Amino acid sequence: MSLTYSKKEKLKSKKRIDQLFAEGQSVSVFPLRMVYLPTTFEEPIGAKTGVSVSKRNFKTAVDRNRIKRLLRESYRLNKTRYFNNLTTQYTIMILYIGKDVPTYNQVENKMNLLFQKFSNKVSKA
RNA sequence: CAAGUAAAUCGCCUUAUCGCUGCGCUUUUGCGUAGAGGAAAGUCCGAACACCAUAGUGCAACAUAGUGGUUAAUGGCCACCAGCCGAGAGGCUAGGAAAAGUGCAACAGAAAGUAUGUACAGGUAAUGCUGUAGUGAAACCAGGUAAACUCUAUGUGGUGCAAUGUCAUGUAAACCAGCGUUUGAAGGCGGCACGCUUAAGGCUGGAGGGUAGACAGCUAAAGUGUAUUAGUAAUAAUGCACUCAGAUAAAUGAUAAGGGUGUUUUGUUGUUGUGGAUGAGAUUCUGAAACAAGUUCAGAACAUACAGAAUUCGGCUUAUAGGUUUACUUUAACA
Repeated sequence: MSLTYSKKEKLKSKKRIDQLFAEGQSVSVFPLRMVYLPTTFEEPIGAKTGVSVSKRNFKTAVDRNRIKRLLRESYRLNKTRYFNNLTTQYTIMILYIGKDVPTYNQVENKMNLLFQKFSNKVSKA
């Protein structure tokens, strides 16, 4: 697993997203929240991941784009530390539930905490 | 110089590392190349395109409203006229009709129209019956108001790319054909009526594709740049050159370093004006341990906006740190 984050690893199917929110479990580290569900894919990837920012909290598309880009970037750079050890494939959605536009460092710190919490929970189960 | 008016225009840059989307080449790993805006926004007008009758008729509803031009089209734009505002450059205009009708009208006034008081004068059998005065912009065959109803003229069919078409998967609904029934509902996506058209539910047979899955539509166009010509202008014609985003939980980024630009401030530099000194004057000196405002260089802090394509164009409206350019105006005050 490399530092890339291409189309194959993005969560695009509406069907899968509906299933994820219906059946998935979640962990959160404010202002981030991760919803995940074990899934089997044909492609050899660790997970299919999407990001989301509420339109209610950020009215302009510029702000939403900015946050989503930060989320994707920190996911891309930090996923290898945790997901290379996993044997199960997951469908994941990462939500931003804060109300202010963050800096990259803030997002990266929280993302690492979130991943730790996630892998602890998964390994226990 | 300052204050202002009208236009136009730019709206951060560079490098490194790691990435994203399309296309091309390689072939499984990479390489090359392209990759947001002046408003991409609001979705307010006008079109292209698609489907529903090649879009019908009447009413209703809505829109527009000086004259001429421009355009694919417009309610946009340009020119001119008129009115109003401003000292001016300029700005604004919802600029058709009040002799079709209905309504409305502050203050003053008895009364603003199914009214007629007071004073004086005239007249009658009698009476606001007649005149004058008085209020008011207006006092009765009148006038104002149509960003009041209304009337007139002109225009508008509806729905929007989640349109629409094709393909894959084969469990329903819907669909097609035949039979067959009725007090004849319902559909054709905005309100009514007419007209046109398809015709429910049931039975038999056929055929098939919902779930935003994929592909087309989907980016070569009323295109961009530039020059010339015509025109006061909007704009048009012609020549030359160029090809310039196509994502779909939605690419166009992240980080680091450096540089721009602006504001404030500290130091520095030393200009101009005022003041002071000198002198008959011209002038010269002073510029800090006189005052004010610029300039040069260096440092620091802060700021660097509004905002993200989604079928495509033409406009309008709104948001926008800061910068640049052009044309023009200046009543009063100061020099």
